[in-house]
Amino acid sequence: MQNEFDEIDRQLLAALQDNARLTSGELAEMTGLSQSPCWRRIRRLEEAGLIDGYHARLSRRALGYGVVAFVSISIDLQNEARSIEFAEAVRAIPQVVMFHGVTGTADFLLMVVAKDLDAYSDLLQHSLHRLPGVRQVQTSFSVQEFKGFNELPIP
Amino acid sequence: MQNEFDEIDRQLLAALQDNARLTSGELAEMTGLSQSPCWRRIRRLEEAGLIDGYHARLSRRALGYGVVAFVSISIDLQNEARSIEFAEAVRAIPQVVMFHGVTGTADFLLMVVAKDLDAYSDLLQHSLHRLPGVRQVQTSFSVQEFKGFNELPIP
DNA sequence: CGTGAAAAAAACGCAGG
DNA sequence: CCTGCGTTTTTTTCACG
Repeated sequence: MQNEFDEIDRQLLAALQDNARLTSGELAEMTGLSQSPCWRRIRRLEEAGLIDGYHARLSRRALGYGVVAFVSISIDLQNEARSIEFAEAVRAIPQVVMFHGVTGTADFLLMVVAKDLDAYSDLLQHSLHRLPGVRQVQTSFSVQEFKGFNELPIP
Repeated sequence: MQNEFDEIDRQLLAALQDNARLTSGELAEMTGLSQSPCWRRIRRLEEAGLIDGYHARLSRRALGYGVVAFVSISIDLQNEARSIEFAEAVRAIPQVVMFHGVTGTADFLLMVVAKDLDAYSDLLQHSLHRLPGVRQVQTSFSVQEFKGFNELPIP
C-alpha cells in the first residue's frame, strides 16, 4: 500500500484541492492529457481514498465567528472508559471544530470557534468546564490567522 | 451587513459543506424548494462570500503524512518588520498547514504535518529552529485525531 | 492512451402567483 | 420571493479503437 502516483496525479490533486469545480476538460488541458484519461485518473484517486470528498468551504467570518480559540485541556485520566466518555462529550460540541489528543503538558488540544468573547465565555463555563474529569483548561486566542488549514502539501 | 439567512440557507450550507457534489436538483428536493430558486440561493450564498469555494479534501494519511504536530513558537519581537519577516518565512513552509498568532505564553501556534518523526525532526532543525528571531519552540504531537477541521457549525 | 457521442446537469431566462 | 417550464451550453460518463 505504497504511495504510487506520478507527477500528473500530483498536479490533479493540487488543482482539485484548490478548486474542485475544475472540469475534466480544464484539468486535461492543465496536465497535457486528454479528457478521458484525465477523468479516469481522478476516479482512481477518489477510489484510492486520496480524495476524501468534495466540500464547500464556508467563510468563518461571514458566518459570524469572530473568535478562534485554542484550548488545552488536562484531565484526570482514571480509566479508559472515562477517557472515552470525555472524548465523546467534546466531540459532540459543534463549536469544537478540531480536537486532538496530544503529548506534552496538556492531554488534549481543541480549536474552538465562537461569535465573540461573550459567546466563548459561555461555552467555557457551560460546556468545557463541565466536561467529565476535566482538571485544567487553558485558552489561547488567535489574534492573527496567517494560514488556515486549507490544504495539505502534495508530497 | 448582518447575517441574513434563513433555515433553508442553513440547510444548503450544511449540505454543501458536507458534499459539494450535490446537484441543484438534489438540494431542491432536500429543502422542499424547486430547482430554480434553490440554484439562485446558492448563487447568492457564493456571492455573499459565505461559500468560499469548493475544494477537494485530501486524505492526510493516504498522502503519507503520519505525523501531526502542534508547535508553539515564541520570538524576540523587536520590531514589526522582523515580525512580518518571521510570519512570511513560516507561511512559506508547505508542511505548516495552519499558522496563527496567539495570546498566552507563546506568540504563534503552528500545525505541521510530516511523513514521520524523522521528517519532523529534519523540519524542526532545518526550518523551524532557523527562523529569524525565534526564541523557543515547543512541540506537541497529536496522538489521536478525534475531530479534524472539516466543518464549521451553521449558526 | 485517444476520439467521439449519448445522457445528465448546470446555468440561466421568463411568465405568472 | 416563489413555482414551473423551457432553452442553451457544459460536463459527465462510457463505449470503442
